[in-house]
Amino acid sequence: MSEIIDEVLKDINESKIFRNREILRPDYIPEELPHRHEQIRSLTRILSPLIKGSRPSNVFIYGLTGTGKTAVTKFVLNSLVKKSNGIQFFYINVRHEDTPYRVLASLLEYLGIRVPRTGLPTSDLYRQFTSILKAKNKMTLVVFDEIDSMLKNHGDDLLYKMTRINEYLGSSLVSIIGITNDVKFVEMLDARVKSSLGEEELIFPPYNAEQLKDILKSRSERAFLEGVVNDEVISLCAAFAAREHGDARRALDLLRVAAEIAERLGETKVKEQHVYEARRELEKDRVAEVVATLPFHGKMVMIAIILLSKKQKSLTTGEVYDVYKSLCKRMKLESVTLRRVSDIISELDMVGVISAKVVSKGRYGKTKEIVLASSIESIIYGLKKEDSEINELIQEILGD
DNA sequence: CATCCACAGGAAGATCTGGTAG
DNA sequence: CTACCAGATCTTCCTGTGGATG
Repeated sequence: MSEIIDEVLKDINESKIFRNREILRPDYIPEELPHRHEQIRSLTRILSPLIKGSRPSNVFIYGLTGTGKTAVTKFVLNSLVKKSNGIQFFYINVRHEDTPYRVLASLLEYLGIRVPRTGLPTSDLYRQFTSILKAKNKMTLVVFDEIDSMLKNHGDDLLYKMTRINEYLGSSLVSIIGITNDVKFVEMLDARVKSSLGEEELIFPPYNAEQLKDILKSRSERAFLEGVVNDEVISLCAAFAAREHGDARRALDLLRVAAEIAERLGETKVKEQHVYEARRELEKDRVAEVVATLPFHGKMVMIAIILLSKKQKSLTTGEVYDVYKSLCKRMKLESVTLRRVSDIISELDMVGVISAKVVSKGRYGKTKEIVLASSIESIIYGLKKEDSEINELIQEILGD
């Protein structure tokens, strides 16, 4: 019997495609970062006071998604920590921990303190954090990645406190590295936070297609078995990603998913058609994911938009609201206000499921011009996930 | 050239959920 | 049990506005 299990496991372990698929994951930090030597040098220079035991300047890092900001930062910090044991660094992705409470909770977790998910006053967490830091008396670097994502909903309160933390501690122990891919973000900051955070600045330019190819090549040598990927496939992935502002993460995702598709089909080579397929799959997954996690009325609005766009190409907020309201009535549910629906539409636009542009129709008012920006199938696929109530409604409406 | 539509979108706060602490 | 906390969602009330139209 057990040989059946061994057989299956053997199949899984011995891929005909991958040597080590981890290398293509977006959070993998390679030891070779092509075309980023300049940035590594600059960041190391800025942080070099650490080695002598003094506090380096706060750093602000700009660059679009997938330009190597996170990889370079982690790479440099890891190397510095190896060279001196008087240093510790905490890396927080603010998109994942997007409230002041959660940021502080994960900082405390780095310090070995388990904090309840909710219930405590935020100020208590902050006090705990500072007092432990003080007791440890160790040079500390705090990295806030995608720092812009908290600012919008929760302001720069925490950021302000963090930049002042050394005054509370009575000794200079903490430096902050802020990473953002939104250039406009800085304008939203309080002037005091801005000047304190921006003591040093570092800019990561996007990669061009050639550079993306180098990156893909250097990774695939170790990620794939020999002869699995050829130049054409790599060029195609690079070209797609270059078109989207030189996003290396995108390029790696494409290559990885294309390879997974090839593997699933039992092939031993990744072909160009797999890359096209990967692009569709990635997009579908992204759309389905954001739609599935929408709040209830967000889903209802989404259905209203789908319904309307079958009749006309472009819709307005008012039209969507009318359809949405009749949908709610049909389900015998309370509807939310127009004001709220207006916000929901803006949120849908921000995640890229729809495109909503503010236009003035002169005498006929000012509104949003709404157009679907993703395939209806992907959206419905996402809507149907994990919500039976919505499921029935879709079944009912699209049944005619 | 002023008017006025159909909303945009800011501000403040209410309500609810899911939690802690004593 | 009561008192309180953070965060998400939503409401109430509000002022602002681009440009076709009369």
